[in-house]
Amino acid sequence: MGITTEEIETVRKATILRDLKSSEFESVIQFSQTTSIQDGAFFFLEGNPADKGFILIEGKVKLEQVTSDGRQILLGYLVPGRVYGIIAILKKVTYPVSAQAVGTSKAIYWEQDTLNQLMKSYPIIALNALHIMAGQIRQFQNQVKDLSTKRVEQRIARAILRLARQSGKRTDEGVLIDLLLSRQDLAEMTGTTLYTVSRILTDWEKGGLVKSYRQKIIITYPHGLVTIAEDLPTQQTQESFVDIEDLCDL
Amino acid sequence: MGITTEEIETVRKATILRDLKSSEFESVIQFSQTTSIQDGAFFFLEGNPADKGFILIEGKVKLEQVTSDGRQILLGYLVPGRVYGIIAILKKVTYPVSAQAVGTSKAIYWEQDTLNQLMKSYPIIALNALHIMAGQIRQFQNQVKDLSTKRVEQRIARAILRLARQSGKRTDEGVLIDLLLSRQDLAEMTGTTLYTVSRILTDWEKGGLVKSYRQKIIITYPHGLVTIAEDLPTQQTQESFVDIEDLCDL
DNA sequence: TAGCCTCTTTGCGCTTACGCAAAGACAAAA
DNA sequence: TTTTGTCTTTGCGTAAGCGCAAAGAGGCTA
Repeated sequence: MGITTEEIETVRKATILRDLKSSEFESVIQFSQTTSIQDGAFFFLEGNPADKGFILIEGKVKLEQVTSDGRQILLGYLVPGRVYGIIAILKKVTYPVSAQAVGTSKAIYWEQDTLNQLMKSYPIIALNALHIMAGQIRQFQNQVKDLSTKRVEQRIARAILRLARQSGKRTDEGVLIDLLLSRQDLAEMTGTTLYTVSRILTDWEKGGLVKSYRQKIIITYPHGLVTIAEDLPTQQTQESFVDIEDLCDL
Repeated sequence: MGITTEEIETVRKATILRDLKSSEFESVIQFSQTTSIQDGAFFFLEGNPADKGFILIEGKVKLEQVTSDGRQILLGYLVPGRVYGIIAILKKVTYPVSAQAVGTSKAIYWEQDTLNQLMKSYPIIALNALHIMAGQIRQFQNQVKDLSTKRVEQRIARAILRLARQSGKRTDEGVLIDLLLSRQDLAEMTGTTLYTVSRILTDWEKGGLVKSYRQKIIITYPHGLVTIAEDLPTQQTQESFVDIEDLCDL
């Protein structure tokens, strides 16, 4: 299975390969393989030996865990260019999450041994891996902070803003999130139930903040969501701007 | 400020220095410095430039964050031998947490530049750092899972069992946790309020699971706590064993 | 177009946990 | 010993969110 020039561009931007010289990059690519899987299939499963590291080049990927009592939690969505399964650079560890395709998805990957070879040849890769992991730690710390201190409505607002930042598309109605994101998914991301998510979205829709459809959400008034996310006093004075820049990192 | 032979032993066991040869270890130690701070003082503050990496050699350390609305969350307790501020191996980043001494505490540390030099000389250190970060990621993922899916009582039980595993001391009454751990601290660790923690501890004490004092808890019936932590049906058939082995990883 | 499956909404009752307020308990200092 | 400060408990009212059940809506297939 090949890889197009355009896809190479996506890979080029991946954090794990940052600061490689062109020739080095070429060489790293030489050692990669690609895989394409269909909607709902898994790149890897939580608990399996971590033997491959991936970069997504097409489609979307959900990272999820299953709790002991069978419930799922959804740790995040990946978009093309993002690295996952990077833990595979370490020997004798297992994937801490499952990676499931949302829509047909394609990825480039390296086997563990290859990764270790490459890391030896190009130590910058190890450093990049450290950066990626540090970022993930920071992200999880924030999530813990949110879950510990924010109320459900805030958490949902923050999750939606995060998704919009990551993969929102500007339309004439507002910022569209089309990740096939169900109420259940949002509930699993924010530690609540699909009922509560549904009720809150309905409220927001009545307030003109969003339009919600089947597995799809359009943010019509981002600033309103930001207000909720940051727990600011509601100020109905502002005009309704549809501006993705409002979706700043909180 | 010096460092005793016994303290060297503690450092020797730190993950970040694992698999170094004796001579290498000696050399690494050569480049370290030590610092001793008193109860309540900070090794570093959240948001400060991360320029030093530490190994605790005496005392205890709390890792904490402050939320935008001024509330604190407590991410964990460190005991001697644990590494913290390891993020300092990366340039231009800030500490994501504050590290506060609980009781007079002593640590060995390296400056960022030194760390980077050492990592270059002994690449195993970078690999160890990756392992440490991977472990932290796993830990935070579990915490997110707990906060998302477990009820408060379960979370408190799990937190106490974790602390007991990490620094519990066997006494004739049971497993003692003496980290100067207030109800408030436990609340900040589990995303609840000091009132709720107090009520739950009182209930447990009535049920003979623990004895609770000022900033101190003794687990008298670990198995009972495990039952709560894992949400198993209560089974009052068992004898009361005081066995730290019951505090297995959940 | 009818049928089916999945996703979503909503009413309702109920549990959990919050959070104020005030009293009680403990430990160190005066 | 008394005082002071901090930590802890507990009563009480309340709010947030859960979760069942049932109905509604959207999209796909035959």
